[in-house]
Amino acid sequence: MQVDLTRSFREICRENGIAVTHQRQVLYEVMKTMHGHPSPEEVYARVKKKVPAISLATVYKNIHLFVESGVFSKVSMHHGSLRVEMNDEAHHHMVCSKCKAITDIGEKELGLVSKKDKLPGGFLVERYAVDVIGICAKCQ
Amino acid sequence: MQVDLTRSFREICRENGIAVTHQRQVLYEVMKTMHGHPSPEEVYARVKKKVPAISLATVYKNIHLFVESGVFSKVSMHHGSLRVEMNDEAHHHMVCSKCKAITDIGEKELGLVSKKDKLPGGFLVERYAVDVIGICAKCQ
DNA sequence: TTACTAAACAATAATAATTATCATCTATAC
DNA sequence: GTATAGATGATAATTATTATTGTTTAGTAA
Repeated sequence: MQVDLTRSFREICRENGIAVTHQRQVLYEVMKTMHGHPSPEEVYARVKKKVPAISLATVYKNIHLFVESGVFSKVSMHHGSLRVEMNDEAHHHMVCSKCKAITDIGEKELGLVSKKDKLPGGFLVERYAVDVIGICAKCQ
Repeated sequence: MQVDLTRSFREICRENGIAVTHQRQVLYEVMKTMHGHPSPEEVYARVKKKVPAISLATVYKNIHLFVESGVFSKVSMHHGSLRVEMNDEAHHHMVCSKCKAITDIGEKELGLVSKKDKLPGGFLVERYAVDVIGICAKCQ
């Protein structure tokens, strides 16, 4: 399996024009084993155990690289910083994956269905917040 | 209308146990007129025109206060910092509004419908990312 | 292999976003 | 009006992220 992981990583790199470095490979393999939604710091802490000399900046750069290549993904497409909204109508968001612009879309125009109020794990639903990811008119 | 705004703001404050200060009132009124998804800095810039001595920290504190009281809302319920995920199955997220924990939920378990691929404004849909906001089992 | 070149790395400085601290000041309850 | 808890402004501190730079290394062609 070591071999399989290695090979698939080399393939991913070739497909995306990414150089295969030791740091990158360890980073990839460590991340593969992580579940949930770790922060760069958490990933860094784990990778550091295997490659003590690695720099946090390297972790950041390669996480970005993996995300851009579609190997892994970001949990949120939104701006990193706080944004408020005053729109009090029920609505959702269209997020442009190129320019990152966020536009409101009314609940009705979106037209989703469903409405369970209890989900697996005993999660009690308050509301749904939908991000429609795509390309805005300007960026097409 | 000045009067109406003022009165409704006093009511909101009374309902939420918030003291009515000049800064807060101006902040509220300015934010009411802002559309889109402004950052605290953008709000600060506008409020500063009316209350030049206001501090950015005051803007931050009161935005948080308004958000906690449900007067306005945050665009994203997620952590402020970058999070990655390695889960490559189609899934969405359950976000606990108390502890902010994010849990994955499979596309099928969630069971939403809809599937327009063109939305108002000529937005071209790539995919939907749903956040189910609610209370996790632990926090109930 | 060897040598070359572009890219990657580590260390760390710099920047951006947010929060904490603390000395006044003020709204509210009495 | 007065007391006091809470609010404010100035700014230091913290956290998250990005940029810079000198050094090392991967990829590649001879």
